[in-house]
Amino acid sequence: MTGKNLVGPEADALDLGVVFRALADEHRRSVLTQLAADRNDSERGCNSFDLPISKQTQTHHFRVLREAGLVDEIDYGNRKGIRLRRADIEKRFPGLLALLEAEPPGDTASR
Amino acid sequence: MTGKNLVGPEADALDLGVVFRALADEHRRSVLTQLAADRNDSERGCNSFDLPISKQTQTHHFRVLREAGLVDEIDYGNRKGIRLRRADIEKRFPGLLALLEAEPPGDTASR
DNA sequence: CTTCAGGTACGACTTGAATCGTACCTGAAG
DNA sequence: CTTCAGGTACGATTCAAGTCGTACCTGAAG
Repeated sequence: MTGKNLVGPEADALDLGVVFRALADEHRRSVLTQLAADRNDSERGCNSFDLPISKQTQTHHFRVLREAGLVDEIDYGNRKGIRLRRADIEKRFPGLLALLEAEPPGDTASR
Repeated sequence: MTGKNLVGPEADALDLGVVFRALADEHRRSVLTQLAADRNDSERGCNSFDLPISKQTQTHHFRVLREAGLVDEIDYGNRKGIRLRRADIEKRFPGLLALLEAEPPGDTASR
């Protein structure tokens, strides 16, 4: 039942350019904002974000977030979990998550 | 001698998505990092950044930064000045500039 | 076993963004 | 006036990124 943790960059290897590019997309920013809103940083199902895009595209976005080092992905085979890497982000880019949390939730105007 | 101040968005109208997209580019991030490093926020010539790109492309990047609300552009006709909108940025996105200032200056690896 | 929902792989399409070439404008200095 | 450097306008090119269609895999539930 323990899923495999898909690999991402180390905490120190987080790159500001990569992170900004990851957060430039409205859908990815929405996911990260929702994750940041949960102060418990509990694992969350990847299908629980009801993004208005296809499954394949969602897979793509989650991969980008993971490769940017912003989230961990846990693979259970036929489903997947995601978890915010709050500590690593806060250590490398203090205050970044606060910017996201301060955003109005359902802001669909950003594009 | 007083140049015309080219228009950008109001302080409250700054959009996080637009800002992240603007800062996703290495050259624009370099410009903003250099501006943020000067605590006096003095006006600076647009040609003082020696970016490794053509004049036309620089014009493009400065426009993106202005339209994102990150800088003011002052048009003198045959030359141009640029100034960081530190107060507006800090008010709308507190801590954002600190993230840029914390970056290693000559980091050309981000792309 | 079969079915089914969640997810991935691969490829194709489309749009946006970065870049530059050519031509032109602007103000200052000869 | 002419020259010249800094900057813009417009168009073309190139490349990255977001998107989806088709096909396939995986584990859980009948």
